[in-house]
Amino acid sequence: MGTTTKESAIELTRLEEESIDYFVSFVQMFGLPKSIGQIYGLLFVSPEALPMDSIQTRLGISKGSLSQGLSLLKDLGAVTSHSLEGDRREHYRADLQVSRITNHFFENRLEPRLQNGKSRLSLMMDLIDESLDGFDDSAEVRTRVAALQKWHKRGGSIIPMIVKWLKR
Amino acid sequence: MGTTTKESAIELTRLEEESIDYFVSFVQMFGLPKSIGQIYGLLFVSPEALPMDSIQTRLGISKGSLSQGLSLLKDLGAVTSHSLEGDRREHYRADLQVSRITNHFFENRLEPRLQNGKSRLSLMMDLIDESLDGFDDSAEVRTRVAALQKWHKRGGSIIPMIVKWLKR
DNA sequence: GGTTTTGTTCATTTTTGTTTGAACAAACTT
DNA sequence: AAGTTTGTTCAAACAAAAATGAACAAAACC
Repeated sequence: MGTTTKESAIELTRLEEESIDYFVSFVQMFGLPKSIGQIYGLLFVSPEALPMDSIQTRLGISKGSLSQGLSLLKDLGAVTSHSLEGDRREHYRADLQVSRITNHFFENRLEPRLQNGKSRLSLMMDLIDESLDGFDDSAEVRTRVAALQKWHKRGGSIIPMIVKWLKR
Repeated sequence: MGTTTKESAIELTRLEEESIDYFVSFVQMFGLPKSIGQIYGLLFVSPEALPMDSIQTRLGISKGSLSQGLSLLKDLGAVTSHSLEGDRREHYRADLQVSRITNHFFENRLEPRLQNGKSRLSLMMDLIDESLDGFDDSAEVRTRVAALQKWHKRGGSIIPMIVKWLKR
């Protein structure tokens, strides 16, 4: 049940600590801020939905971080909010679908850059072809870029598969 | 062939610029510093191996960054160094295997954390089981952690597949 | 309508990560 | 062996990202 300490912070249970650590490490793999992991980690092992102020005192993070973090997690679909009878505050609950977080990584971080990269590679090919500056080894470079193009295409095609695999 | 400008920096060809941009964006997907992408991008479209000082003037980055960057790229196996006849300087060439960079991400960033996560999840299970604090909904939490454990295992098993797919 | 509670926004601060360059070391040159 | 070239290391400067908290808005309560 967690023991009370100091005036402002409430001690976390051992389980909560582990969960938080787990998810902090998890979200950091995907370049998300620590606070996201803390919030999700706490909610993940809370059977009841929690209101913001309670999350704040448990984690000891600022209202600002919390608000932003929850809003991102809601956008991802990793957290849902619920209004409880006779309580003005919104209550937040973790959605089990952890893959929402990984999807965010694939879809927002990887996909757009791969897309952008694709057109850039075409351009590179064009540049090689139109530069007839008697380049002896322009062929070598051409081969390289062609190989990259192939690899790039392959990488692009594997991502949807990974995403599908991780969901469900 | 690139036109000369100012005294210290040599203008990059259009192709070099594109390649550099491409790889900067690429390495940033995996949380590597920009300089790594610049170096690799330049080498990728250089038919001949380049010495450090030449890379430095082309990119306009510091000797320190360069040395460190090249050393990381060499560790990854993404760049090889060669000594040329009658030249004291080492010359660096990009290895075509771009996947070395992604492997680094999977093997150094993801794998260890997944490993660490695995034991943390077992611990969480233990903590749930040994806490007999008459918790009505401890079952619910147990279910959640079990689901996570399953998902985690799945994620762990897919990584070697991805790595294999990306190599060659 | 005024007051309180709840939640968001955003300029500032803090933290984290990257780059720089000067000091150093090692290897080659004469 | 003294001087020169080449490359590394690491403390300090700088830049980028995240967290803070005070000011603000919106809704609920009386």
